[in-house]
Amino acid sequence: MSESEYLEAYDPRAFPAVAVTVDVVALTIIGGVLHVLLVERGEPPYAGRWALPGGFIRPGEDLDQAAARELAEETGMADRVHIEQLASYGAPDRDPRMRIVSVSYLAFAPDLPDPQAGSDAADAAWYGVDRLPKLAFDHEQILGHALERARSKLEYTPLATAFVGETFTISELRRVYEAVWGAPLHAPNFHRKILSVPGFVESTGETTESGGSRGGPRARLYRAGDARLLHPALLRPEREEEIR
Amino acid sequence: MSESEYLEAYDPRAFPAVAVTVDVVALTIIGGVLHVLLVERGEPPYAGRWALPGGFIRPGEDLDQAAARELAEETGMADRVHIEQLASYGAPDRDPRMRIVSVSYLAFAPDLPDPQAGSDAADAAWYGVDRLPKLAFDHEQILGHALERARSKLEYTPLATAFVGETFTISELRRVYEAVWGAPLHAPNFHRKILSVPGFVESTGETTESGGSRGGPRARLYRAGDARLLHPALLRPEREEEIR
DNA sequence: TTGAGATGATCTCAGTATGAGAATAACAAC
DNA sequence: GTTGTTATTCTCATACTGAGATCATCTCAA
Repeated sequence: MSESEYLEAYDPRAFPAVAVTVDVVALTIIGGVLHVLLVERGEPPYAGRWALPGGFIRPGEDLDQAAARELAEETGMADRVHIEQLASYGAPDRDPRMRIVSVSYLAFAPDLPDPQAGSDAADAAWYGVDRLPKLAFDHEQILGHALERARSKLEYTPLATAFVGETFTISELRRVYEAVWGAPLHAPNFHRKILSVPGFVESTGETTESGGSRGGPRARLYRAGDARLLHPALLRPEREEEIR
Repeated sequence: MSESEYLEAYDPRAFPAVAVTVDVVALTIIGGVLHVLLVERGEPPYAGRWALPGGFIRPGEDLDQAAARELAEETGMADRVHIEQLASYGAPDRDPRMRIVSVSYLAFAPDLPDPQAGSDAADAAWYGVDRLPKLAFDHEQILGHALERARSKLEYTPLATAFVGETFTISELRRVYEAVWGAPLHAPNFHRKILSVPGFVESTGETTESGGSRGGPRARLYRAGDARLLHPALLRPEREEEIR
């Protein structure tokens, strides 16, 4: 039997039926606090419960495209958003309807407008990661992994620049790290470090129009550099508990 | 409509039919060279072409379980094998049969016996990563991601100990790093570094029975410590090209 | 038996990176 | 003006890294 004959005779229903969804962990920083986008489910299962935005992949659509579409449906923004694949979850009973494998995505964006509830969602809102409601499905586990990944990526990639505007000050960048890592950083050392990592930021030659709202001199403005990896990396303050 | 009523009325066929497979990138070190396990496909599509071992997930089986099962079918070993999820691939046309989403896994093992060809494979063999045949599907892309992940994980986790036996010498550990990173390391500095990272290795108090085959004193033996993360990390020699 | 070569292990030294904090200057708000 | 805040630069002690010298121990072959 040739390859083409084989494919004609092939019966797709011979394989167990599985549905594939994408779920997006969209992060932004509001008021110095890391927030995640959640939607209130309008229909069973878990009707009324908050969950990560997501949905079934469509025929002819790649996984990345599906994730970008789901995110755009909730935020209205596809621009200036960094999105990357995270992990997949396929416990047999993770969805009461049927066998569903979920591919999770992580997205980062600068200060975003209020989210729009998508078609099958009752509501959508940004939640501070320290004030989360109980989530549907295994979404708490997914979110936990996503936060750890985000914290880790900040160490060795210039990802933090995805949370700020086109141009930014070193302090703005520092506040991103502080929000995601959840700990204050030593400002002078942070400043030295950022400027010493090749390709992380480049000076625009400009400064802010005025000092900060509570005083202080005008700050120099920078834009993202061309580095894809930070070397040497910015390491998080000690986390003894995670090592063993 | 209550949740239970909803679930009874639910029609799984309302969602697009997708099949989910797991593909395993199994790595080991043979003769100081990193090798990957490949199987020769016995049936279309890509009959006769080499591919990563893998297959469809079964009903009631978690993704991790499916990956471990596929690996065991080819190697006969489930013991002493580290396995972890890597990424998922779902381009609509990546398999000519139907829409297939593949969840890839990365596995590491010490020197393994010759592989067994599984049910639907014509043959199975270890290939040095520098002498690979042309692979089926998008498996070259998957393998590329897997190798990069493996190289990266060696930096900040004690993963290298999964490639050696229960007890090992510092030199054996160094040869793992050299094989995976594909570059020679400065032996004295490596030695100093391994012993200075808390929890990476612990001494057994023993030494090898004799010196190396080409001479040299007996080496001290160590076993894996209790660290889950290496701190500070072991960094790869400069890789300027990957930074920008 | 002996010498050559290989290997394990330790040490030195210079260069670089980090953590902690002092010091200086520019700004907002009162 | 005065006060408090913030951006930026410096200092200094400590830690980590790359490169290489040193030395003892072992295998192998002459």
